[in-house]
Amino acid sequence: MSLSASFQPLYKQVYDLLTGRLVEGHWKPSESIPSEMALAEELGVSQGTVRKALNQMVAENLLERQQGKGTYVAEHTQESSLFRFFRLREPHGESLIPETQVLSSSRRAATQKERDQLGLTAKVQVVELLRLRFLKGEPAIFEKVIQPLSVFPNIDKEQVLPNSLYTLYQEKYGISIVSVRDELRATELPKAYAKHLGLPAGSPVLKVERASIHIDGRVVELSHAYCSTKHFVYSVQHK
Amino acid sequence: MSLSASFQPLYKQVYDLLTGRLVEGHWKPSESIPSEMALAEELGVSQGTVRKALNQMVAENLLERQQGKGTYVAEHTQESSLFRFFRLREPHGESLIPETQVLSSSRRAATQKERDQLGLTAKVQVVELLRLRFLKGEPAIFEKVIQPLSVFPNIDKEQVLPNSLYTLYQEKYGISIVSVRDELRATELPKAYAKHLGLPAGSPVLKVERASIHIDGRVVELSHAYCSTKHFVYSVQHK
DNA sequence: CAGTGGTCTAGACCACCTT
DNA sequence: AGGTGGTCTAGACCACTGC
Repeated sequence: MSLSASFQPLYKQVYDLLTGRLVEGHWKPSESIPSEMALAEELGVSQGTVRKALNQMVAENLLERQQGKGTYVAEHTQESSLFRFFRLREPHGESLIPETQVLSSSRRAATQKERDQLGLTAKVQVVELLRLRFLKGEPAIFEKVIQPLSVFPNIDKEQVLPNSLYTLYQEKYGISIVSVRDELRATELPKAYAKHLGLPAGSPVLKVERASIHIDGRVVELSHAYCSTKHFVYSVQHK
Repeated sequence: MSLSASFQPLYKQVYDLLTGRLVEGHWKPSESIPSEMALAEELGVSQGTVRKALNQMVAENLLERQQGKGTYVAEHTQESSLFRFFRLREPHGESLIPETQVLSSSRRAATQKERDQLGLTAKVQVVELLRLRFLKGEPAIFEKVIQPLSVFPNIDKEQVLPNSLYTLYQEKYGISIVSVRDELRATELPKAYAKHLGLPAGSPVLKVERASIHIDGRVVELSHAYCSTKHFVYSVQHK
């Protein structure tokens, strides 16, 4: 196979090709992919070039490598997924695992704003999922999740939803969330959500609007979360 | 024989050594460091090993490399520094550059909590700097900055403070902020700060508590910021 | 033009895992 | 023992910079 007739460095072409295979579901999560030597031979490049592409994909959480074993497609286990994207902690504390209670789930047409954010032009149906999440037994987050049915067919027919939706997305719908974009505001707790969080209406709460991004770059899920920061904080480290 | 727990790959040893030189100020910001070949010869390792160490340092924003020119110590210009750590934007918008007005500056003893966060045991003096920051002409952030005088001697005697303090830290005090840890809460705007932000006391505001971390890993500065999220949002992308 | 970093290759040896 | 990824080396060629 010849890769040499282009502007991009070889390792980048290899990266694109392998990432493309991931996007197409050529390899499934937790499966091992071919060894460096095998890929190098197939693509007609050196082992070092394949390695550079693979290591970049590891850095982007697309792959995991284990010495002596092989290279695996990164899997969203409940723990890894929650640990990676769930930012609410105790002040100066370790990561917390939330418990989740589903409040309701319904279909409706996407709003114009949602269609814009999801990059959808057609009039499309979405599922609106309401959940309440608990930290250390206390209700801490009231969450509205928007899932386009074009991406997640019949997701509202799921019998049980896992604590981490991303696990479900990956296992049942072939959607791997590789990054999320959060926008945070302080706002007054809407009256309708007050009793769920056990706070007075109008209390200051942290509103987190999230866009979740699939490996192919599409925004495939939106969520709006109202977080009580009475006992917990949204924690980030910028490097 | 089994390798001891202290075994480190060569490139990691090179990384540690070069990072140590940066910490000690052996090379100053914006200066070029020796070429790959020169370092390889000096340290008795191959060029590839030096390159791996250098590239890791580039990934951590410690160095910048330019083909054909050389490798330079990363510099906190006002633009790069603000762009990197300043998170308030317009919704779905690009990065904004804040303007800054100093309100007051005073010395006092550090509180117990501040000593804990700064990793200082002795009774130490700090400067408490109050600033008001504007976005697009509107007051948006009321900020309290805590600077230990042991790290920044006589910083309260500075005639003018730049828009980005990190530039000053690096140029005058040899302190390079490589990462920051933020904890975010929603809270009611304290009465004392209300008039500065032009909002009613008790309005929900985003409180950002930040610890700024020097290249050697020490927390060298604290700040507490009250942000109006009426027109702006705190924006993060997690990968 | 010489010097720099960027890419690519080929091969060696090591550490780890499975069989 | 054989295969995997991890480290390290040496050398080639390319692209860019500055003189």
